[in-house]
Amino acid sequence: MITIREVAREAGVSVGTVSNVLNDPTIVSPETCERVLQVMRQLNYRPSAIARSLATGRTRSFGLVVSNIFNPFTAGIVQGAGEIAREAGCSLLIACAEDDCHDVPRQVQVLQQHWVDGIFLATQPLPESVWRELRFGRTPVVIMDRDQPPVEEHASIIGFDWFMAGQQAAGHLINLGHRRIGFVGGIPGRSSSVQRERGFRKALAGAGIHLDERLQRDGDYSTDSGRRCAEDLLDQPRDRRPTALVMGNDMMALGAYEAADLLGLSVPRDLSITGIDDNYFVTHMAPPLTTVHVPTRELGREGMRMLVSGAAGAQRVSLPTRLVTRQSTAAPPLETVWRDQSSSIHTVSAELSVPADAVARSQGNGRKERMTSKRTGAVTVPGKE
Amino acid sequence: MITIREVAREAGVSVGTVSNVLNDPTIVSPETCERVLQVMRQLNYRPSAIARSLATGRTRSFGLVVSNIFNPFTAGIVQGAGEIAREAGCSLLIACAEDDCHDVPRQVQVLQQHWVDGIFLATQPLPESVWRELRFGRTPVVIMDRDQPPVEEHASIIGFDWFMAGQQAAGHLINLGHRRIGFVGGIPGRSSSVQRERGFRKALAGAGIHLDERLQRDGDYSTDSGRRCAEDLLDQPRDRRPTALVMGNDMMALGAYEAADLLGLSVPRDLSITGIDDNYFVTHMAPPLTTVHVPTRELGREGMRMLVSGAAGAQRVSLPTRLVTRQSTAAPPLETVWRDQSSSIHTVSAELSVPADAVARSQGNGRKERMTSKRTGAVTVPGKE
DNA sequence: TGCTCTTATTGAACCGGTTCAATCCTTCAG
DNA sequence: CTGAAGGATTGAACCGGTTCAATAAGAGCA
Repeated sequence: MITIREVAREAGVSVGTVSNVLNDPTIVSPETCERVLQVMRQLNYRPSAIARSLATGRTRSFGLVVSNIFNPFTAGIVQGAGEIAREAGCSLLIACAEDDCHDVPRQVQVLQQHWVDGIFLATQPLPESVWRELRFGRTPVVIMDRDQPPVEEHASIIGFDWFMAGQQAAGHLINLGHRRIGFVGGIPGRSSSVQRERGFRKALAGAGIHLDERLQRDGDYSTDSGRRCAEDLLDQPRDRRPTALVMGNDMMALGAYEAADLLGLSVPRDLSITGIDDNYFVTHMAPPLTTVHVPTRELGREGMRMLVSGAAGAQRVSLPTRLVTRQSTAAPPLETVWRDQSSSIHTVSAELSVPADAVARSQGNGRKERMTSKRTGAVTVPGKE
Repeated sequence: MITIREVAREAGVSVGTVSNVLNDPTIVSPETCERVLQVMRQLNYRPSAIARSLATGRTRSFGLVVSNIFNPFTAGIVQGAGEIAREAGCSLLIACAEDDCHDVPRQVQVLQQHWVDGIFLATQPLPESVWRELRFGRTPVVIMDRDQPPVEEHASIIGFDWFMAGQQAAGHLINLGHRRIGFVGGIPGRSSSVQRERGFRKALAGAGIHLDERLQRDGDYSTDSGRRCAEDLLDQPRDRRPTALVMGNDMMALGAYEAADLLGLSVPRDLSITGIDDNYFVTHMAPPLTTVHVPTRELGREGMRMLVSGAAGAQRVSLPTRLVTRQSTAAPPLETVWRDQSSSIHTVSAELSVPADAVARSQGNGRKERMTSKRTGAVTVPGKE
């Protein structure tokens, strides 16, 4: 191991000068600088990040705590964070707490013992008991997707606009002409689930569609739960069956495909399906899934940017989502509505003939409360009889 | 920041004693030990990993260099390595070189500046030019899936038995009764691809099936290439079309599903398909994919075990793969063979009525060369006409 | 020549631990 | 009572950098 003293001796200068060459070459005379650099190259000298950290008190390294590296969601964040860290010449310590979130406080402690310059917490939602255990001291912190105002004053919060995600998925289906739209939410009570549902409701309300509670189910973000909930929603007489499903994430959308398959429904001819996440496998689903892209990589980048720039502190950032239209959504099957004369749904089918962009326009023009309440009666009351 | 000196002063002992309490409490008298521990708790003292590393020359941290964290393959390795590091109380520095493998030498250098106790290289195969740039010095190294004997004497190599993987996939199809089996390989020339193909050939030879070169294609491990190659293989008269496909990985198997769909072939009724990797999404494919499980997590664990135990050095470990049978494989469609009287393949169909386990047995009984050559003629010569 | 100002360089203290020879204190055998 | 042995404790040196007051060398000016 070559040290700075050996370089100094070999170059015939003091250690202070060598240190200056490393940190601020401008204050060293060009000749000396060149000579020192040459010796460094010759001896293959590599400054020790450890010693430097001890001396300066800063490590230029950051900690990233995640729950499950296997999750593509997590992978995106890790990638984005890694990119920014690399650009900034910093290193990233990744701590996998796996599914045991009670391990998180210990992981944070270990990172602090490594004197990380900041911590990025991108785990599953943590129970209150774990939060109370966490002591960040004066370490800057960025926390992902935490809804409550944090106790830690100098922590920044970064998250996704799940409200927008729900709104975009539902809005897209409404624009296509759907009126009976089912919704399968994620884990109830979790803020991200609640927001998705609120967005969904907002979109329906904005289009004047009365919300039918019987078309809502709570899943748990797993494929299995998606299949179960979707089966439950679809296994109904045709006039009550939803023509489209907003699934709370892509995995559950996968389950919805399975359910449709089981019931002999063709996607998107008989049933439109949307997801949320835009996982990498959705383009390979048959048909490719229309879903709401959630910019995980961008979240990783933004969160790490806050840390490296030293801007972390009581900020609150929410990243917008984006609808990605693929082949799992289409206009609802008109003929089934026409043929079904017994229900008064033909009033809806008249509406459906309005071009999709007109619907979008009426939706965009602020909320027209009168039309909304009028439509609400027409569309949903028959379903309740 | 509480230091060891403050603890010492507060407890009325010397720094040496405090240090001993941390490292080997047995050599400190119980009373002193207890008093020191109490002061530590009271002051919320956290020893600095940085200072300790500088003093000891060991960091108890390891570097893991990967190419693409998004890859489920990589994620498995990261997870496994993280588990072992955690168990050993070590920390893991993950360096993402992304797709630019020319960044790898720089990443390694950075890790070395952090005095990692060892480096785990789990990247894409690197070109020779990059290898030449790498200088590990005396850092212990474990390298994934490197086929050439490394220049670095003290580096260990860990990899998968890709030969076994190819053999297992083909063997399974043979046991089911398939004789016309297509093969879509990965990137040509890459050792892992070559081994897969060798395993495939070995299985065929072991069962006395003549290899038909026209049933082989080279893909590039992408879904698209899988679709193209599969389409190419399947778009043939029925008597030449393979009844089963061994795809070089799961992504390409996904492409094969698409190709089958396009050509109106039902999996597994008309066509059996196998993959390699056992990615997490394969259980959600329709039908769930029969594939060869590649224990990525175990590789991560084993590689990291070598490093933490200090056993890394000129070892060479190859991990076995394991066939996972799901619903994408079945016995070949007999009736198509029977109906097709013009070819002499009916001699094969007679064979097919032999129970699968009998086939397996005859395969296991060492190679009976006469039968083999006889079968070879019967099965494959007509195809060549 | 003597004085000041600027620029380049020096070297010791410091960061927070570990390590180990030296010292102190008991205990026990002779 | 003395000397040896052994356990507990001490404190200074050390790890490899950074930092900064002090110093040296040179330039400009009267």
